[in-house]
Amino acid sequence: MKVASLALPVPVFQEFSYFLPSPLDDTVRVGSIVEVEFHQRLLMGLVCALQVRNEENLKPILRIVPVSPWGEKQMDWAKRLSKIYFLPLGEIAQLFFPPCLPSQWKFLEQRVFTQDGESRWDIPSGGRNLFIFRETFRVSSRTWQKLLKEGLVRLERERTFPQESSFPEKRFFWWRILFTESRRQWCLEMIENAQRERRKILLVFPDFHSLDSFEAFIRKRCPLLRVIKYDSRLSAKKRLLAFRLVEEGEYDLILGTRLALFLPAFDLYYHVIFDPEEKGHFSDQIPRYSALRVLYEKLRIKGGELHVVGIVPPLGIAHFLREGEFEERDFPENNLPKRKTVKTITYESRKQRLVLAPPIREEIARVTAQGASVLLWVQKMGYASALGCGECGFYYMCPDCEVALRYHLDSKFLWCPRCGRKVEPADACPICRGTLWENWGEGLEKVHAEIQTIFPKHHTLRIDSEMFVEGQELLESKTPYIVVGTSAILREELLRRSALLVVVSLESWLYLSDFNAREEFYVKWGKALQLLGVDVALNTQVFVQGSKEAITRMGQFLKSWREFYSEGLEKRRVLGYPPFGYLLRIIGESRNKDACLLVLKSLQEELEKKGMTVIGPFPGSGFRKRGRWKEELGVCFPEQDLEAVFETVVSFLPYRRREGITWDIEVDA
DNA sequence: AGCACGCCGACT
DNA sequence: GTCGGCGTGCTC
Repeated sequence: MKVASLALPVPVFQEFSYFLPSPLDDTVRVGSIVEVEFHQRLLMGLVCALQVRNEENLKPILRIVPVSPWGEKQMDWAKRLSKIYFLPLGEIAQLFFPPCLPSQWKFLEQRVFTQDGESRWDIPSGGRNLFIFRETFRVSSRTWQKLLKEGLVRLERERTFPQESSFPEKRFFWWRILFTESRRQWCLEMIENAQRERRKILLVFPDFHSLDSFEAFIRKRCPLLRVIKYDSRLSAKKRLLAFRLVEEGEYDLILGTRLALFLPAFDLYYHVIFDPEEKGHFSDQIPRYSALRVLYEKLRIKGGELHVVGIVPPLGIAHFLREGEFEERDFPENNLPKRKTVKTITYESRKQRLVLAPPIREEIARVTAQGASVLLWVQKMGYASALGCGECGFYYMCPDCEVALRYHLDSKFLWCPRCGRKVEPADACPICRGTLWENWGEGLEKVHAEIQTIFPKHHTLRIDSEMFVEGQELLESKTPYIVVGTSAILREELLRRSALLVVVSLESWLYLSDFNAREEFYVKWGKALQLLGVDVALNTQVFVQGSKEAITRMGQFLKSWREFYSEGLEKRRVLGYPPFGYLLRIIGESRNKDACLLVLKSLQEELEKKGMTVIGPFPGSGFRKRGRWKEELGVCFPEQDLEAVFETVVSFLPYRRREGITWDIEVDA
């Protein structure tokens, strides 16, 4: 009996065996995608191994999914991603599977040919995939029947699918390109180049807005180019069409979001990713991954060129540039970043209860009076970081997460910034019955409210990450505006048209628990500094407001990236922290605290036996569901130990959920 | 994950 | 007396 070992998209570190029924046994090979029944449902799976043995009670493979089987390098790439992200191979493989549309598979399996002389449809002599044909020409079923009957078209079984190709060389580049118009110009040059070399390009964007505007530009400038756009907004059918067209090689350029990384583009040479630090390049749900890392791993295995385009290199790229793995490139730009003065200012005496120091208010008045706009950059959403009693010192805390609840004046509710729990504040203090409420810390709403009080006649705008900023709308409005917002305001259109940027509270960026917080702030800040005021005639200014202590640490953010990163990178090198090694957090969540600890302790022992440095177990930080406990273990290890750590961790936690414990593995690499 | 099975509260 | 909440267990 022929038996196949399958990687299935389930959160289990295990492969599953199915037998190959005789009609399939010589078509299925390692790398094929097949459909099977698994626990009362149908799943697609990747064939990882084939062998001949006798085993009872195996279910059969139902059919082959009509897509290209994976080659060796594709397999290596997926296996590598599975290792570095500590995810089951099946969950990685699922990213590469076509959208599930079994009703369409019968069309994917056939190819159309036209009789000589039939020119109504543009079908090459090699024929065309029937699914592509149906979707592009939308022939009604009646016409189709007629065509078949009259012998004007004929069908054949789809021939072998295209094979993967790879390139012997791999090159990595960092381009510092500030402005959209320069980036477009740069792309045109790259397209021209690629066309000459008969090579194909993938452009990866962090959000729909930049993707759409780029698409419009490219379609206008290069009308003959075969462009494929791919993102989550496409319907399943459109996605499958794009998938199949790419597989067939019927394209010159793919424009997409991170989902496009997983298209079966076997002949792709140029890979471009814009603004790699942007949130959109990271998947925040399982399987969690970073678009840049996925591309990097692909190139290491399959070769090609990777061009990273941004303004300030994030930590990982800075590391690669220092090590010489990435080459730094400059693109000549017509626009130049503007000279600007950066002023720091400490808070007014706390008695005044105003967020913005007087010099800042004066500057806002001066700038807006001259018709230019102002950006106020705030880190926290909501009104205040805490709400409490002015008499006894009580303040609201999340009963689950043990952090202060954030007060939203808009909705008159308290929200937990960790778990999203909603609490309605009482009229009087629940401890001392006092009615003198007090709030601490400045959020977006408070800053905006203050701006409205000080400048009642100005146009003001409040923007947080939830809202989509329509740049066009603002550009068309003639009046100056004052924008108060979170990092969502650091958009090119807004920055270029503003003459003043205010960092409202520097310490709120410095004291975040994330150990990359400083570096993340530097990248955002650097981008803002470069783009600010470019389209404004006025002198541009930046105000940074913060506590005395925070302001003394401001100097580092004015350094060049090489200087800024050098100290932090040296520290990380010594400790073996990312990007020099892997930092793993193994988090168990359970209603039984001891159950987690028991497993973590024995895992720790096992890892230590193998010579790894393990920290913990210690209580997990952050979000905790009602009545549940979190315990976590930290492991830091170099590249050469990845295999060993993976094997150990996986043997201890083969299931993401078992015996009342939910496991999560976070990887920083 | 997602689906079954099982064990307790509010309803025709 | 059943519908349906979710807490556990298992998947070739």
